[in-house]
Amino acid sequence: MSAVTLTPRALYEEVAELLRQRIFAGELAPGSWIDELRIAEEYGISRTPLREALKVLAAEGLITMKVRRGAYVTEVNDKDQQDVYHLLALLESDAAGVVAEVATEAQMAELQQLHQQLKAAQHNTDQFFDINEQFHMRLLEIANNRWRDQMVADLRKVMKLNRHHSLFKTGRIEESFQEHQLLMDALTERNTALSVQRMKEHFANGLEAAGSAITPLNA
Amino acid sequence: MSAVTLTPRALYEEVAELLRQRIFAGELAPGSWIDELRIAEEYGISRTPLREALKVLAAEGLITMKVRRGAYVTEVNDKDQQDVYHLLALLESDAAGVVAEVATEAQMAELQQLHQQLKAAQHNTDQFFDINEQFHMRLLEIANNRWRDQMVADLRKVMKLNRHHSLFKTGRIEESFQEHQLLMDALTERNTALSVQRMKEHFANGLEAAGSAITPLNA
DNA sequence: ATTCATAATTATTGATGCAAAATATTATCT
DNA sequence: AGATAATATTTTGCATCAATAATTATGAAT
Repeated sequence: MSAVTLTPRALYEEVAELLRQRIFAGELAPGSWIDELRIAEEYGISRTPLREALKVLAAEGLITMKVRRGAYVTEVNDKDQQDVYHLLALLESDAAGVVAEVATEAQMAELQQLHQQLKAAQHNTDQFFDINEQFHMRLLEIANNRWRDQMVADLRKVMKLNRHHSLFKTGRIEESFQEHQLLMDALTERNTALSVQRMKEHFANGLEAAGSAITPLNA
Repeated sequence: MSAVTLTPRALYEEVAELLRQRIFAGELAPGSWIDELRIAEEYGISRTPLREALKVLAAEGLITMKVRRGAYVTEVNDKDQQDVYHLLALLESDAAGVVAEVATEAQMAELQQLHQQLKAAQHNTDQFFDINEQFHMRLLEIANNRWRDQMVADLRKVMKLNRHHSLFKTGRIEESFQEHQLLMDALTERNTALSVQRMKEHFANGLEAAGSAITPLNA
Protein backbone atom coordinates (compact mmCIF):
# COMPACT_ATOMS: atom_id res chain seq x y z
CA MET A 1 0.00 0.00 0.00
CA SER A 2 1.24 3.43 -0.89
CA ALA A 3 -0.84 4.99 1.85
CA VAL A 4 2.13 6.04 3.92
CA THR A 5 0.81 7.84 6.96
CA LEU A 6 3.62 10.36 7.22
CA THR A 7 1.52 12.24 9.78
CA PRO A 8 1.38 15.61 8.10
CA ARG A 9 -0.62 16.85 11.03
CA ALA A 10 -2.03 15.35 14.19
CA LEU A 11 -5.14 13.21 14.07
CA TYR A 12 -7.18 15.68 16.09
CA GLU A 13 -6.43 18.30 13.44
CA GLU A 14 -7.63 16.01 10.69
CA VAL A 15 -10.78 15.21 12.62
CA ALA A 16 -11.40 18.90 13.30
CA GLU A 17 -11.22 19.59 9.58
CA LEU A 18 -13.60 16.73 8.77
CA LEU A 19 -16.07 18.02 11.33
CA ARG A 20 -15.80 21.53 9.90
CA GLN A 21 -16.71 20.16 6.49
CA ARG A 22 -19.75 18.37 7.86
CA ILE A 23 -20.87 21.40 9.83
CA PHE A 24 -20.52 23.71 6.82
CA ALA A 25 -22.35 21.20 4.66
CA GLY A 26 -25.24 21.37 7.09
CA GLU A 27 -24.92 17.66 7.76
CA LEU A 28 -24.41 18.57 11.38
CA ALA A 29 -27.15 21.16 11.74
CA PRO A 30 -26.90 24.19 14.05
CA GLY A 31 -28.26 23.39 17.48
CA SER A 32 -27.87 19.66 17.03
CA TRP A 33 -26.02 17.53 19.54
CA ILE A 34 -22.79 15.87 18.52
CA ASP A 35 -22.71 12.18 19.38
CA GLU A 36 -19.12 11.42 20.34
CA LEU A 37 -19.57 7.65 20.28
CA ARG A 38 -21.19 7.70 16.88
CA ILE A 39 -18.64 9.99 15.25
CA ALA A 40 -15.68 8.15 16.74
CA GLU A 41 -17.06 4.83 15.54
CA GLU A 42 -17.79 6.30 12.14
CA TYR A 43 -14.21 7.52 11.72
CA GLY A 44 -12.76 4.42 13.30
CA ILE A 45 -10.95 6.39 15.97
CA SER A 46 -11.17 6.66 19.73
CA ARG A 47 -12.91 9.43 21.61
CA THR A 48 -9.68 11.03 22.81
CA PRO A 49 -8.58 12.77 19.59
CA LEU A 50 -12.22 13.51 18.80
CA ARG A 51 -12.68 15.31 22.10
CA GLU A 52 -9.54 17.34 21.44
CA ALA A 53 -10.88 18.27 18.02
CA LEU A 54 -14.11 19.41 19.66
CA LYS A 55 -12.13 21.70 21.96
CA VAL A 56 -10.50 23.30 18.92
CA LEU A 57 -13.84 23.80 17.18
CA ALA A 58 -15.29 25.24 20.36
CA ALA A 59 -12.49 27.82 20.45
CA GLU A 60 -13.31 28.73 16.86
CA GLY A 61 -16.91 29.24 17.85
CA LEU A 62 -18.26 26.53 15.59
CA ILE A 63 -19.51 24.39 18.44
CA THR A 64 -20.54 25.14 22.00
CA MET A 65 -19.63 22.96 24.95
CA LYS A 66 -22.22 22.53 27.65
CA VAL A 67 -21.11 21.22 31.02
CA ARG A 68 -21.85 17.54 31.37
CA ARG A 69 -24.09 17.77 28.32
CA GLY A 70 -21.57 17.50 25.52
CA ALA A 71 -21.01 19.47 22.32
CA TYR A 72 -23.62 21.26 20.24
CA VAL A 73 -23.25 22.91 16.85
CA THR A 74 -23.39 26.65 17.46
CA GLU A 75 -26.61 28.35 16.48
CA VAL A 76 -26.09 31.76 14.93
CA ASN A 77 -29.17 33.90 14.91
CA ASP A 78 -29.59 36.98 12.74
CA LYS A 79 -27.99 39.25 15.31
CA ASP A 80 -24.93 37.02 15.58
CA GLN A 81 -24.69 37.00 11.82
CA GLN A 82 -24.78 40.78 11.72
CA ASP A 83 -22.29 41.11 14.57
CA VAL A 84 -19.81 38.81 12.89
CA TYR A 85 -20.22 40.52 9.56
CA HIS A 86 -19.70 43.88 11.25
CA LEU A 87 -16.37 42.67 12.67
CA LEU A 88 -15.27 41.20 9.36
CA ALA A 89 -15.95 44.53 7.68
CA LEU A 90 -14.07 46.36 10.41
CA LEU A 91 -11.00 44.12 10.27
CA GLU A 92 -10.78 43.91 6.50
CA SER A 93 -11.30 47.62 5.92
CA ASP A 94 -8.59 48.35 8.46
CA ALA A 95 -6.38 45.94 6.56
CA ALA A 96 -7.10 47.85 3.37
CA GLY A 97 -5.88 51.01 5.08
CA VAL A 98 -2.70 49.31 6.20
CA VAL A 99 -2.07 48.00 2.71
CA ALA A 100 -2.49 51.49 1.23
CA GLU A 101 0.33 52.58 3.51
CA VAL A 102 2.81 49.75 3.66
CA ALA A 103 2.45 47.70 0.47
CA THR A 104 5.48 47.60 -1.78
CA GLU A 105 5.06 48.48 -5.44
CA ALA A 106 5.41 44.81 -6.30
CA GLN A 107 2.65 43.85 -3.89
CA MET A 108 0.43 46.60 -5.21
CA ALA A 109 1.03 45.31 -8.74
CA GLU A 110 0.06 41.84 -7.55
CA LEU A 111 -3.28 43.11 -6.28
CA GLN A 112 -3.75 45.03 -9.50
CA GLN A 113 -3.17 41.83 -11.44
CA LEU A 114 -5.73 39.93 -9.37
CA HIS A 115 -8.12 42.79 -9.97
CA GLN A 116 -7.62 42.45 -13.72
CA GLN A 117 -8.34 38.75 -13.46
CA LEU A 118 -11.50 39.66 -11.61
CA LYS A 119 -12.47 41.93 -14.46
CA ALA A 120 -11.96 39.13 -16.96
CA ALA A 121 -14.04 36.72 -14.88
CA GLN A 122 -17.13 38.88 -14.62
CA HIS A 123 -19.20 36.42 -16.60
CA ASN A 124 -18.02 33.30 -14.82
CA THR A 125 -19.68 33.36 -11.41
CA ASP A 126 -17.65 30.59 -9.79
CA GLN A 127 -14.37 31.94 -11.08
CA PHE A 128 -15.33 35.46 -10.00
CA PHE A 129 -15.95 34.33 -6.43
CA ASP A 130 -12.74 32.34 -6.44
CA ILE A 131 -10.58 35.25 -7.57
CA ASN A 132 -12.45 37.59 -5.26
CA GLU A 133 -11.54 35.28 -2.39
CA GLN A 134 -7.92 35.29 -3.52
CA PHE A 135 -7.89 39.09 -3.62
CA HIS A 136 -9.16 39.42 -0.07
CA MET A 137 -6.73 36.77 1.15
CA ARG A 138 -3.78 38.45 -0.54
CA LEU A 139 -4.80 41.82 0.86
CA LEU A 140 -4.78 40.38 4.37
CA GLU A 141 -1.41 38.76 3.81
CA ILE A 142 0.08 42.06 2.70
CA ALA A 143 -1.41 43.81 5.73
CA ASN A 144 0.83 41.34 7.58
CA ASN A 145 -0.83 40.79 10.93
CA ARG A 146 -1.09 37.11 11.80
CA TRP A 147 -3.45 37.79 14.70
CA ARG A 148 -5.91 39.54 12.43
CA ASP A 149 -5.59 36.74 9.89
CA GLN A 150 -6.54 34.24 12.57
CA MET A 151 -9.54 36.28 13.67
CA VAL A 152 -10.78 36.81 10.13
CA ALA A 153 -10.42 33.10 9.42
CA ASP A 154 -12.46 32.24 12.51
CA LEU A 155 -15.14 34.81 11.73
CA ARG A 156 -15.48 33.55 8.17
CA LYS A 157 -16.02 30.05 9.53
CA VAL A 158 -18.81 31.30 11.74
CA MET A 159 -20.36 33.12 8.78
CA LYS A 160 -20.45 29.84 6.90
CA LEU A 161 -22.59 28.33 9.66
CA ASN A 162 -25.60 30.25 8.46
CA ARG A 163 -27.54 28.77 5.59
CA HIS A 164 -27.91 32.03 3.68
CA HIS A 165 -24.41 33.41 4.08
CA SER A 166 -24.81 35.51 0.99
CA LEU A 167 -21.82 37.75 1.44
CA PHE A 168 -21.34 38.32 -2.22
CA LYS A 169 -24.28 36.59 -3.74
CA THR A 170 -25.20 36.35 -7.37
CA GLY A 171 -26.69 39.33 -9.15
CA ARG A 172 -24.23 41.58 -7.43
CA ILE A 173 -21.26 40.67 -9.60
CA GLU A 174 -21.50 43.87 -11.58
CA GLU A 175 -21.77 46.08 -8.50
CA SER A 176 -19.20 44.05 -6.62
CA PHE A 177 -16.67 44.56 -9.35
CA GLN A 178 -17.35 48.29 -9.49
CA GLU A 179 -16.73 48.51 -5.74
CA HIS A 180 -13.51 46.58 -6.20
CA GLN A 181 -12.52 49.05 -8.89
CA LEU A 182 -13.08 51.98 -6.53
CA LEU A 183 -11.11 50.20 -3.80
CA MET A 184 -8.26 49.46 -6.17
CA ASP A 185 -8.16 53.11 -7.21
CA ALA A 186 -7.91 54.26 -3.61
CA LEU A 187 -5.16 51.73 -2.91
CA THR A 188 -3.18 52.78 -5.98
CA GLU A 189 -3.45 56.40 -4.86
CA ARG A 190 -2.09 55.28 -1.47
CA ASN A 191 -5.08 57.02 0.05
CA THR A 192 -5.44 55.34 3.44
CA ALA A 193 -8.73 56.82 4.66
CA LEU A 194 -10.36 56.37 1.27
CA SER A 195 -9.22 52.76 1.03
CA VAL A 196 -10.78 52.05 4.41
CA GLN A 197 -13.96 53.80 3.37
CA ARG A 198 -14.23 51.96 0.06
CA MET A 199 -13.76 48.58 1.72
CA LYS A 200 -16.42 49.45 4.29
CA GLU A 201 -18.81 50.37 1.51
CA HIS A 202 -18.01 47.15 -0.29
CA PHE A 203 -18.99 45.18 2.79
CA ALA A 204 -22.02 47.35 3.56
CA ASN A 205 -23.33 46.83 0.03
CA GLY A 206 -22.70 43.12 0.25
CA LEU A 207 -24.86 42.84 3.32
CA GLU A 208 -27.57 45.10 1.95
CA ALA A 209 -27.91 42.70 -0.93
CA ALA A 210 -28.41 39.88 1.55
CA GLY A 211 -31.60 41.60 2.60
CA SER A 212 -31.01 42.19 6.30
CA ALA A 213 -30.43 45.54 7.92
CA ILE A 214 -27.37 46.23 10.04
CA THR A 215 -26.00 48.92 12.26
CA PRO A 216 -23.87 50.94 9.88
CA LEU A 217 -20.14 51.03 10.42
CA ASN A 218 -18.83 54.17 12.01
CA ALA A 219 -17.58 56.40 9.27
CA MET B 1 -13.86 19.10 54.49
CA SER B 2 -16.14 21.67 52.96
CA ALA B 3 -14.46 21.29 49.58
CA VAL B 4 -17.58 20.04 47.84
CA THR B 5 -16.67 19.48 44.23
CA LEU B 6 -19.99 20.38 42.70
CA THR B 7 -18.25 20.55 39.33
CA PRO B 8 -18.85 24.21 38.53
CA ARG B 9 -16.85 23.69 35.37
CA ALA B 10 -14.92 20.83 33.84
CA LEU B 11 -11.45 19.93 35.06
CA TYR B 12 -9.83 20.91 31.79
CA GLU B 13 -11.25 24.41 32.22
CA GLU B 14 -9.82 24.65 35.71
CA VAL B 15 -6.44 23.47 34.50
CA ALA B 16 -6.53 25.92 31.60
CA GLU B 17 -7.10 28.75 34.06
CA LEU B 18 -4.28 27.59 36.33
CA LEU B 19 -1.91 27.40 33.38
CA ARG B 20 -2.94 30.90 32.27
CA GLN B 21 -2.03 32.19 35.71
CA ARG B 22 1.40 30.55 35.58
CA ILE B 23 2.05 31.81 32.07
CA PHE B 24 1.06 35.38 32.96
CA ALA B 25 3.17 35.19 36.10
CA GLY B 26 6.16 34.33 33.91
CA GLU B 27 6.59 31.07 35.75
CA LEU B 28 6.16 29.37 32.40
CA ALA B 29 8.38 31.58 30.30
CA PRO B 30 7.70 32.37 26.63
CA GLY B 31 9.43 29.87 24.37
CA SER B 32 9.73 27.27 27.10
CA TRP B 33 8.50 23.75 26.65
CA ILE B 34 5.57 22.53 28.72
CA ASP B 35 6.29 19.22 30.39
CA GLU B 36 2.97 17.37 30.40
CA LEU B 37 4.16 14.65 32.77
CA ARG B 38 5.48 17.13 35.27
CA ILE B 39 2.41 19.39 35.24
CA ALA B 40 -0.02 16.48 35.45
CA GLU B 41 1.90 15.02 38.38
CA GLU B 42 2.09 18.41 40.04
CA TYR B 43 -1.68 18.90 39.86
CA GLY B 44 -2.37 15.28 40.67
CA ILE B 45 -4.39 14.75 37.52
CA SER B 46 -4.02 12.61 34.43
CA ARG B 47 -2.71 13.88 31.14
CA THR B 48 -6.03 13.68 29.30
CA PRO B 49 -7.69 16.80 30.78
CA LEU B 50 -4.32 18.55 30.70
CA ARG B 51 -3.99 17.96 26.99
CA GLU B 52 -7.52 19.25 26.44
CA ALA B 53 -6.60 22.37 28.39
CA LEU B 54 -3.54 22.84 26.19
CA LYS B 55 -5.75 22.74 23.10
CA VAL B 56 -7.86 25.54 24.55
CA LEU B 57 -4.81 27.64 25.36
CA ALA B 58 -3.44 27.00 21.89
CA ALA B 59 -6.67 28.34 20.41
CA GLU B 60 -6.29 31.45 22.54
CA GLY B 61 -2.79 31.91 21.20
CA LEU B 62 -1.10 31.54 24.57
CA ILE B 63 0.73 28.38 23.62
CA THR B 64 1.83 26.88 20.34
CA MET B 65 1.54 23.20 19.50
CA LYS B 66 4.32 21.64 17.49
CA VAL B 67 3.66 18.31 15.82
CA ARG B 68 5.15 15.48 17.82
CA ARG B 69 7.08 18.00 19.87
CA GLY B 70 4.50 19.10 22.38
CA ALA B 71 3.38 22.48 23.63
CA TYR B 72 5.46 25.64 23.92
CA VAL B 73 4.57 28.95 25.51
CA THR B 74 4.03 31.41 22.67
CA GLU B 75 6.77 33.94 22.13
CA VAL B 76 5.49 37.36 21.22
CA ASN B 77 8.07 39.62 19.67
CA ASP B 78 7.77 43.39 19.41
CA LYS B 79 5.92 43.21 16.11
CA ASP B 80 3.38 40.77 17.52
CA GLN B 81 2.90 43.06 20.46
CA GLN B 82 2.26 46.01 18.17
CA ASP B 83 -0.05 44.00 15.92
CA VAL B 84 -2.16 42.83 18.83
CA TYR B 85 -2.31 46.32 20.31
CA HIS B 86 -3.35 47.68 16.94
CA LEU B 87 -6.28 45.26 16.83
CA LEU B 88 -7.31 46.00 20.39
CA ALA B 89 -7.39 49.69 19.56
CA LEU B 90 -9.39 49.00 16.43
CA LEU B 91 -11.97 46.81 18.15
CA GLU B 92 -12.42 48.97 21.21
CA SER B 93 -12.67 52.23 19.31
CA ASP B 94 -15.29 50.69 17.07
CA ALA B 95 -17.10 49.61 20.22
CA ALA B 96 -17.00 53.21 21.45
CA GLY B 97 -18.68 54.29 18.22
CA VAL B 98 -21.39 51.68 18.63
CA VAL B 99 -21.99 52.75 22.22
CA ALA B 100 -22.36 56.38 21.15
CA GLU B 101 -25.17 55.24 18.89
CA VAL B 102 -27.03 52.52 20.73
CA ALA B 103 -26.50 53.04 24.46
CA THR B 104 -29.62 53.79 26.49
CA GLU B 105 -29.61 56.84 28.75
CA ALA B 106 -29.30 54.52 31.74
CA GLN B 107 -26.24 52.83 30.27
CA MET B 108 -24.69 56.16 29.42
CA ALA B 109 -25.26 57.28 33.00
CA GLU B 110 -23.56 54.10 34.18
CA LEU B 111 -20.46 54.91 32.16
CA GLN B 112 -20.59 58.47 33.44
CA GLN B 113 -20.67 57.15 36.98
CA LEU B 114 -17.64 54.91 36.38
CA HIS B 115 -15.91 57.91 34.88
CA GLN B 116 -16.59 59.92 38.06
CA GLN B 117 -15.14 57.09 40.13
CA LEU B 118 -12.11 57.23 37.90
CA LYS B 119 -11.80 60.90 38.61
CA ALA B 120 -11.91 60.25 42.32
CA ALA B 121 -9.25 57.55 42.08
CA GLN B 122 -6.65 59.62 40.30
CA HIS B 123 -4.28 59.38 43.21
CA ASN B 124 -4.69 55.69 43.87
CA THR B 125 -2.85 53.91 41.06
CA ASP B 126 -4.19 50.42 41.70
CA GLN B 127 -7.75 51.60 42.07
CA PHE B 128 -7.42 53.78 38.98
CA PHE B 129 -6.35 50.81 36.86
CA ASP B 130 -9.11 48.69 38.34
CA ILE B 131 -11.87 51.17 37.55
CA ASN B 132 -10.34 51.86 34.17
CA GLU B 133 -10.59 48.16 33.45
CA GLN B 134 -14.22 48.16 34.56
CA PHE B 135 -14.98 51.09 32.28
CA HIS B 136 -13.55 49.37 29.22
CA MET B 137 -15.36 46.13 30.10
CA ARG B 138 -18.69 47.90 30.59
CA LEU B 139 -18.23 49.75 27.32
CA LEU B 140 -17.73 46.48 25.49
CA GLU B 141 -20.76 44.95 27.18
CA ILE B 142 -22.94 47.85 26.08
CA ALA B 143 -21.61 47.57 22.53
CA ASN B 144 -23.23 44.13 22.79
CA ASN B 145 -21.24 41.93 20.41
CA ARG B 146 -20.21 38.67 22.02
CA TRP B 147 -17.85 37.82 19.16
CA ARG B 148 -15.94 41.03 19.68
CA ASP B 149 -15.88 40.43 23.43
CA GLN B 150 -14.31 37.05 22.83
CA MET B 151 -11.68 38.47 20.51
CA VAL B 152 -10.81 41.33 22.84
CA ALA B 153 -10.48 38.89 25.73
CA ASP B 154 -8.11 36.70 23.74
CA LEU B 155 -6.04 39.64 22.54
CA ARG B 156 -5.71 40.98 26.08
CA LYS B 157 -4.41 37.58 27.19
CA VAL B 158 -1.76 37.67 24.49
CA MET B 159 -0.79 41.19 25.55
CA LYS B 160 -0.22 39.91 29.05
CA LEU B 161 2.37 37.47 27.70
CA ASN B 162 4.86 40.26 27.24
CA ARG B 163 6.83 41.35 30.25
CA HIS B 164 6.43 45.06 29.65
CA HIS B 165 2.77 45.18 28.71
CA SER B 166 2.57 48.81 29.73
CA LEU B 167 -0.80 49.62 28.22
CA PHE B 168 -1.61 52.29 30.71
CA LYS B 169 1.51 52.50 32.79
CA THR B 170 2.23 54.76 35.69
CA GLY B 171 2.99 58.41 35.11
CA ARG B 172 0.26 58.52 32.53
CA ILE B 173 -2.62 58.62 34.98
CA GLU B 174 -3.12 62.33 34.50
CA GLU B 175 -3.09 62.12 30.71
CA SER B 176 -5.08 58.91 30.70
CA PHE B 177 -7.84 60.52 32.69
CA GLN B 178 -7.90 63.56 30.41
CA GLU B 179 -8.30 61.26 27.42
CA HIS B 180 -11.11 59.46 29.21
CA GLN B 181 -12.74 62.81 29.82
CA LEU B 182 -12.61 63.65 26.12
CA LEU B 183 -14.01 60.24 25.25
CA MET B 184 -16.81 60.62 27.77
CA ASP B 185 -17.69 64.00 26.30
CA ALA B 186 -17.91 62.55 22.80
CA LEU B 187 -20.07 59.69 24.03
CA THR B 188 -22.41 62.02 25.89
CA GLU B 189 -22.79 64.10 22.75
CA ARG B 190 -23.67 60.89 20.92
CA ASN B 191 -20.98 61.83 18.43
CA THR B 192 -20.07 58.52 16.83
CA ALA B 193 -17.08 59.50 14.73
CA LEU B 194 -15.60 61.59 17.51
CA SER B 195 -16.03 58.80 20.06
CA VAL B 196 -14.15 56.44 17.76
CA GLN B 197 -11.44 59.03 17.23
CA ARG B 198 -11.04 59.75 20.95
CA MET B 199 -10.72 56.08 21.80
CA LYS B 200 -8.13 55.63 19.07
CA GLU B 201 -6.15 58.53 20.47
CA HIS B 202 -6.43 57.08 23.94
CA PHE B 203 -4.87 53.85 22.71
CA ALA B 204 -2.29 55.58 20.55
CA ASN B 205 -1.13 57.66 23.50
CA GLY B 206 -1.01 54.62 25.72
CA LEU B 207 1.35 52.88 23.37
CA GLU B 208 3.48 55.95 22.79
CA ALA B 209 4.10 56.03 26.50
CA ALA B 210 5.26 52.43 26.30
CA GLY B 211 8.13 53.63 24.19
CA SER B 212 7.66 51.65 21.00
CA ALA B 213 6.54 53.02 17.66
CA ILE B 214 3.53 51.65 15.87
CA THR B 215 1.80 52.00 12.56
CA PRO B 216 -0.84 54.63 13.29
CA LEU B 217 -4.49 53.65 13.07
CA ASN B 218 -6.24 54.81 9.96
CA ALA B 219 -8.00 58.02 10.80
C1' DA C 1 39.35 12.76 14.98
C1' DT C 2 35.11 13.40 12.76
C1' DT C 3 31.01 11.85 10.69
C1' DC C 4 27.36 8.76 9.86
C1' DA C 5 24.43 5.12 11.31
C1' DT C 6 22.09 2.48 14.59
C1' DA C 7 20.08 1.64 18.94
C1' DA C 8 18.03 3.10 23.13
C1' DT C 9 15.58 6.24 25.79
C1' DT C 10 12.16 9.70 26.21
C1' DA C 11 7.96 11.97 25.17
C1' DT C 12 3.83 12.60 22.44
C1' DT C 13 -0.20 10.63 20.54
C1' DG C 14 -4.07 7.43 20.34
C1' DA C 15 -7.03 3.55 22.57
C1' DT C 16 -9.55 1.40 26.15
C1' DG C 17 -11.82 1.13 30.44
C1' DC C 18 -14.23 2.80 34.48
C1' DA C 19 -16.83 5.92 37.43
C1' DA C 20 -19.95 9.66 38.09
C1' DA C 21 -23.78 12.38 36.55
C1' DA C 22 -27.78 13.46 34.02
C1' DT C 23 -31.79 12.17 31.66
C1' DA C 24 -35.41 9.13 30.55
C1' DT C 25 -38.49 5.50 31.80
C1' DT C 26 -41.27 2.91 34.72
C1' DA C 27 -43.71 1.86 38.73
C1' DT C 28 -46.16 3.08 42.73
C1' DC C 29 -48.89 5.96 45.55
C1' DT C 30 -52.27 9.45 46.18
C1' DA D 1 -55.39 9.35 36.05
C1' DG D 2 -51.71 12.26 37.26
C1' DA D 3 -47.66 13.13 39.78
C1' DT D 4 -43.62 11.86 42.15
C1' DA D 5 -39.94 8.89 43.20
C1' DA D 6 -36.83 5.26 42.11
C1' DT D 7 -34.34 2.73 38.86
C1' DA D 8 -32.08 1.98 34.63
C1' DT D 9 -29.76 3.57 30.62
C1' DT D 10 -27.10 6.76 28.25
C1' DT D 11 -23.25 9.80 28.05
C1' DT D 12 -19.71 12.66 29.67
C1' DG D 13 -15.34 13.00 31.88
C1' DC D 14 -10.98 11.25 33.83
C1' DA D 15 -7.38 7.79 34.27
C1' DT D 16 -4.49 4.11 32.82
C1' DC D 17 -2.24 1.69 29.14
C1' DA D 18 0.01 0.78 24.67
C1' DA D 19 2.35 2.24 20.52
C1' DT D 20 4.66 5.44 17.50
C1' DA D 21 7.89 8.91 16.48
C1' DA D 22 11.86 11.73 17.55
C1' DT D 23 16.05 12.86 19.70
C1' DT D 24 20.20 11.76 21.73
C1' DA D 25 24.02 8.98 22.67
C1' DT D 26 27.21 5.54 21.52
C1' DG D 27 29.94 2.93 18.46
C1' DA D 28 32.17 1.94 14.18
C1' DA D 29 34.27 3.19 9.95
C1' DT D 30 36.72 6.25 7.01
